[in-house]
Amino acid sequence: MGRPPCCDKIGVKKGPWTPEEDITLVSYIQQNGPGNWRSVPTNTGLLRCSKSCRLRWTNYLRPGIKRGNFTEQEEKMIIHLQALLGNRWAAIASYLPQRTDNDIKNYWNTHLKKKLDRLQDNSDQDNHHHHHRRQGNSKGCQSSSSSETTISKGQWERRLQTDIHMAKQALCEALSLDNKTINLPEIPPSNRSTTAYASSAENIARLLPNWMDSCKKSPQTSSESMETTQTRSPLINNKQFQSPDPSEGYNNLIHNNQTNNNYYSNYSNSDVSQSVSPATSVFQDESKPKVEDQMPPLSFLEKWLFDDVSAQGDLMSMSLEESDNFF
DNA sequence: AAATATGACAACCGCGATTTC
DNA sequence: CGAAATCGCGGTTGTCATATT
Repeated sequence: MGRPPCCDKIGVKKGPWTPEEDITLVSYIQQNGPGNWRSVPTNTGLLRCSKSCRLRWTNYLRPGIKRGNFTEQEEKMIIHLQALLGNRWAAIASYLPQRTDNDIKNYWNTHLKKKLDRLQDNSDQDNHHHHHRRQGNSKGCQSSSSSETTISKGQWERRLQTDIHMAKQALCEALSLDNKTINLPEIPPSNRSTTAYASSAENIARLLPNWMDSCKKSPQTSSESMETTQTRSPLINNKQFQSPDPSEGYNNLIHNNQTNNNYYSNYSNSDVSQSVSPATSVFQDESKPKVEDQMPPLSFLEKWLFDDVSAQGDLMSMSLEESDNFF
C-alpha cells in the first residue's frame, strides 16, 4: 500500500499563505498552542493540510524567529556546524535558536555554499564543477567539502555530542533555565521591498486594526517598518535586510491581544510586555513532548546543563580549528 | 527597453520515524 | 499488535525581485 496522499486532496489549498490564513492560524495557536497539527485544519476551517500549517508556523509565523541579516558569527557557526554535521539542518538550527532550519538551509544553499566553493577554487583548482543552477546541488557536491568523506572517524562522536547538546537544550528550554543563551529576538530593520510573500505583515496590519492600534503604543511600530520597506536603500546589500518580519507583528499581536485564558498566558507569569522570551521559550518547545508541569529535581540537572556552556565552547573552538581549512 | 539570467526564500514533496487508533 | 495517520526532516521547486545582457 502506498502512502496515503497527504496534500493532494481536493479542496486543499497550496501555495503562498494569505494574510487572512495567517491570522486564522495564529489566532488559533494563540488560543490552543502549537502542536496537534492534525486538528488544525478542521478546527480553523483552513483549507490547508496540517503539514502546511505546521510548516507555516514553524518557519514563518512563530515568534522569536530572527530573519535575514545573518551575522558573521552566525555565518561562521553555520559553516563550522555544517562541516561537523553535514546537512543536518535541524541539528544545526539547534545551535542557533532564533533561526529556523529552513532559513539556515536556504542561507547555506544560496550564500555559503557558493562562498565556500569560491574559496576552495581559489586555493586549489579542482576540475569539476560549473554547476548549473539547481543541478549539482543534490548529492553531487554535497556540502562542498569533505565532510562526509574525511570526517568519518570521529564524526559519530561529534554527532553524538550534538545530539546530547540538543537534548540538553530541549531540557534547558523546558526548564526555562536558558535565559542567558537565548537572546531576545531582536527586531531587525525591515528594509526589503514588498514581495508577494513578505508583504503579508503589512496586509495583516491592515486587516487587524487592533493590532495596529496596539502597535502604535510600542516604540517599534509597524508603520515604521512599513515606511522603511517602501524606501529601500540601494546602499543596503542585496538581502542583508530582509522582509518585514511577521513575527514582529505577531509578537505584538500575541502580546497585546492577550486574554486571560489563552494558551500563552498560562505560561507567562512574568510581565509579557517587557520581553518576548516567555512566548519564545514556549514556542521553541512547541513540538517537543509536553514539558513536565511539575519541576523535576533540579540540582543535578542544573549542573549538567551548565556544564554544557563549557562544552559548547569546546565545540566551537574545535570547529574553528577545523574550519580553518576553509579560509 | 525588453529579454534573459540569477538571487532569494517560502513552500512543497517524499520518506523514515513516531504516534494514534 | 498492526495498520493508518501524523510528524519532522532534508531535498527540491515555484515564484517574485533584481541584475545583466
